[in-house]
Amino acid sequence: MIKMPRGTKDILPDESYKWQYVEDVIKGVCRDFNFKEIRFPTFEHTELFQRGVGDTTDVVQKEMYTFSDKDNRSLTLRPEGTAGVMRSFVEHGLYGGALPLKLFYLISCFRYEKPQAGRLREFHQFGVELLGSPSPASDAEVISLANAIFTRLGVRDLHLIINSLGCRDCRKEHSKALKAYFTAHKDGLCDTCRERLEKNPMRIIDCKNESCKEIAKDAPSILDYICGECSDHFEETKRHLTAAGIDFTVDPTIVRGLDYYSKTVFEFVSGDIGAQSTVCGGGRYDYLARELGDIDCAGLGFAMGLERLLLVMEAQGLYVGEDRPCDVYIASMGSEASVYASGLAAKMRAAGISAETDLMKKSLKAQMKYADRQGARFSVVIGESEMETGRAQLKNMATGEKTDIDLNDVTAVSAVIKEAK
RNA sequence: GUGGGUAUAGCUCAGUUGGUUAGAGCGCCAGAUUGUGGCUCUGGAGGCCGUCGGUUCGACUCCGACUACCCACCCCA
Repeated sequence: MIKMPRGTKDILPDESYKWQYVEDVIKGVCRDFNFKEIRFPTFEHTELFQRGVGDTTDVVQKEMYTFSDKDNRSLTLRPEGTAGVMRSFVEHGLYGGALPLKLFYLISCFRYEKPQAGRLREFHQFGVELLGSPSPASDAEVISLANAIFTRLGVRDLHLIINSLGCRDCRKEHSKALKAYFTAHKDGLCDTCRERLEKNPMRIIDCKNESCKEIAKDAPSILDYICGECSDHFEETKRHLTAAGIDFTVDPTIVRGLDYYSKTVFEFVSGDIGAQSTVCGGGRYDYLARELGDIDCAGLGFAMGLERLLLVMEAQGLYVGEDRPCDVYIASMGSEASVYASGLAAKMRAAGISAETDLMKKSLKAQMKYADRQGARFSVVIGESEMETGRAQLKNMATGEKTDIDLNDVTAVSAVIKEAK
């Protein structure tokens, strides 16, 4: 037997309705915020992610599904959505249209990681990108959208943490200060952090090593180094959030592992789903357009892990939608009746009633049992007398109540079924 | 990439110091009930006991390796 590749997951019919429900709610919120859907390729030139996400990041260095096609082009299955959206934005000159451009997407992403709770090799993301606006109101708008989705789904106990990474200038200053600080405490750092010291001292703040954590506690905070403009931006973002009634805490230790972030970064974290607790993460990336295209264009966005979102919802016992049962099961006795049933089903479907017929020459009893298992709301049996008279008994499966119907008057039948809803 | 746990029927799991035909519940199929589901009863199908190797007269049981799954580190959504 061939099994599914490691880190993938089948979403079987007994669960797919949950995904549809969550996706419908998400799309509804996007409509309310007037974000439009964008669809873009599952794979891109490898270089896009190297440049966009950053070739020193873990994601690019060791987690990408990269392959060569038959013409020896290096392609990569997208490990995230932002780079692809930005590529599309630049390639089609969308920055020349009305701004801000507000986009959303529902995609699967691929990372070669060791699977665990809330972490798969193919996973699904809902993401949003707001392009063209440098103003703090957009930071708040994007965060509000995420918040609105959680609210509408009934998700509770999420913690919103935010931070500012500053712009290039203040980041440079902070980096210098960090390097000086950590160099002074070099002996207490773990091996990887000693390497980080040269390359990217900011990452040390995120280290989980006890000794590093202890040292990092007193490390210079970015918030003390951000310039006037960045500071104003951060303050105004916070005021917008407060005005929108969104609770948050400033956490100077969130750094984020994708290189393109600047200024505002944020995460929604849950305590209900194990170690992979970030349900949604994002931030501003004002330099990404310059990196990928030849333009300056502000932008920000977030991605939400749909598997993680569903995990939270199920851990909290929330409503996750429901399967829509078949309206009517048309049972039949004999091949003549089976043909008649097919015709009847076609008419009913055309009238907007979902109908199912026997496809396996089952006994009547087995057909009824199947109808019950499917959760069919009504059933009707077609035999010789029904074909002769054109009348039949429409049975309400929940109550057992039967209604005499005219098989040639689908409109009337449809009325009975719709009334019972 | 590094740890820890687990692996028996479609699913959830039993399986006694190693002992010959490997079990239960649920699900599935059929019958009891020649044209009506759910409840009940009866019967049936379905297993290289994860894979390979070792110990032994004998392995689902003990040992080793591998693989997969689960959880955690790391990283991220």
